[in-house]
Amino acid sequence: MNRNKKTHFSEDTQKIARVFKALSHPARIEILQVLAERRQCVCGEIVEILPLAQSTVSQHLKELKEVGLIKGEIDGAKSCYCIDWEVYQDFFRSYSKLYENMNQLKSITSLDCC
Amino acid sequence: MNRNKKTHFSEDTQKIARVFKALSHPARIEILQVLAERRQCVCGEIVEILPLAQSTVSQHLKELKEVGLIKGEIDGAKSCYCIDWEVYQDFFRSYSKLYENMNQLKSITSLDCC
DNA sequence: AATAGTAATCGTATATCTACGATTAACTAT
DNA sequence: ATAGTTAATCGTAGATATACGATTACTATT
Repeated sequence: MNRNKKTHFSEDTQKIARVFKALSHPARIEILQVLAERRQCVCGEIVEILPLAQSTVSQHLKELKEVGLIKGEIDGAKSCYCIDWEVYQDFFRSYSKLYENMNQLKSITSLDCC
Repeated sequence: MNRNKKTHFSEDTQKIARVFKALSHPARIEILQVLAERRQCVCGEIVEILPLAQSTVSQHLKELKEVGLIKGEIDGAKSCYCIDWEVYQDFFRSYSKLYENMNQLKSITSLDCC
């Protein structure tokens, strides 16, 4: 079972769902917050802050990188990460739009429910 | 392994992550959109629209209900669902706030990265 | 009362996620 | 050259997620 059915939905919906998934773990939200505060961070700094092992943090960073929310650059032996604001802003805008569209539909119908 | 570490993060962060998780599947995003368009829906209507079995849709509805984004009412043999706009609005606002705070930090630092 | 319809729940298979330690590869410092 | 640092990747255990069919509990209809 579990033949994946995600592809049956629109590409837009899939895309936004993938970003939500990247944001669906507290560690990854925290990583983004740390990166916003410090503008950039080497992997080891994040490991120090989070209550997780180095390999686990690396994995979370990879997931954020895969959806494009952060970008990483090798800097000697270290690996420096920062938020890709263009991507993050794009996502936030398209989600806001989705939300506003839904919210508008609400307003033109009556208030009582079910 | 996998002794859950989610509790090591702030309650606010955990809460927002839980909602993101509820939104992290295209089927659940689509359910919300359908509910916004039609204001309310009986389970069977959603099953007709989505490319998923009845039991699977029920499961997705349960997840949305558990984080409070939708509420359901038994209406005879049927089960009627609608968005809980107060909850959804609350979530959207707290996420917007989180995003804006992050975005502000960005602006006061220099633009180049890594 | 018997039958049909509705939706939640159970059981289950498979896939994915989360966590870690160990290993590896590459750079840095001695 | 050698030893130490750094971070990605591998392997893996256990937890969750996703999907479905079957069952169950109710309501509605005949």
